[in-house]
Amino acid sequence: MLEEAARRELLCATGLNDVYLEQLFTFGEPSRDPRSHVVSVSYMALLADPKRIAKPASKYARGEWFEVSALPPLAYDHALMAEYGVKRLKSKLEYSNIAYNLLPEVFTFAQFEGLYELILARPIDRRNFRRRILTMGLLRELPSKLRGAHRPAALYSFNKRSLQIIEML
Amino acid sequence: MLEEAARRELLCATGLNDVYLEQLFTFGEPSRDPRSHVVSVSYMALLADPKRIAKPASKYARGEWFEVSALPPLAYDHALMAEYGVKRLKSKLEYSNIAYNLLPEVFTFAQFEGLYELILARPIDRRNFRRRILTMGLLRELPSKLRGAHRPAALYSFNKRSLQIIEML
DNA sequence: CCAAAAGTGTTTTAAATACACCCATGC
DNA sequence: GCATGGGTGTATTTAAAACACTTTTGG
Repeated sequence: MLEEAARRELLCATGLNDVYLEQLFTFGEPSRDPRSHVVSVSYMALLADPKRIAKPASKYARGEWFEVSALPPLAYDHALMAEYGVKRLKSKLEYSNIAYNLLPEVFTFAQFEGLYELILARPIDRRNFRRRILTMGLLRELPSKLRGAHRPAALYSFNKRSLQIIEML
Repeated sequence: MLEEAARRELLCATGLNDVYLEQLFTFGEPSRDPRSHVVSVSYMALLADPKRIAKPASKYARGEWFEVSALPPLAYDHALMAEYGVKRLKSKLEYSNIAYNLLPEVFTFAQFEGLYELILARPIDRRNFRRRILTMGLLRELPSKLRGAHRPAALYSFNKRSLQIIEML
């Protein structure tokens, strides 16, 4: 199975396990690898915590993190694949709860909003966004609060931590 | 190239040429073909006129038409592929001008609306729909009219006959 | 003049947008 | 008491939805 192969490969290369995985596109230009005709089925993985890739558990990890805005030169057409993934993520953010893969179990609304602003690469009006998301019932507020240097922030969780397709922006 | 292979195969099997083609999904379950492990990259083709598949030009055509609501039993996981294609078309209809592949150069608004109602499988309010589509500038009205048994209908064409992504419904 | 399909406007309702101040805490 | 980030409300604008009659033609 392709997805299982992708998971195996990901585990092997980065030590990552149990991540959201989504097939993106299959590339088959004969010229993409000058040596032989290779067909590649690309997948995108999402995870909330970059530290997971640096854990001691993954002794043989070769993964490294880059900002998508500052990728190093990639082999073959892999930059295309990355671009495709970002595009898919951006659009899926607008009609699903896919963000649950990119946040911890529990988070503040500021984190949630920050994620959207980061990925969509545009500022979002806090009040309007909050109203929309909360009336939509995407999140549930937890009784506890995050205590920190400033006013304590309400904590939230996703109502469902499985992919829900919902028109949301 | 995968898309070229799909076009070749389509031409060979149905005599169809110059159609819109879009990659859908790549299936790789080992069990999908009991004899050997086959990976299939599925594509969807769109064409306006079903008669194109029955033309004399395609002597060796083996294509046959079915309503998606009444497909015969298909080999392997091909029913899944068809379902996937319908899903993709439905959603793309709502945020692009992909419909230009499913209508002749010139058509009436009733045809246009009928296409949407058919694919989305729900009735659409004529007045609201018309207003939205026309103010959106998706179509351009032609000077001539279609004369028939009843009141002549205005004729329209798509402004652009290439895929445009536009939030439209 | 009748049947059939084409065409058109208004009112109501809901959603999106724009926008600025107060609150709670740690230091 | 001040710096910092968290939290909130209203008025305006825009878009969606609901809804039914008139027009034009051929026969």
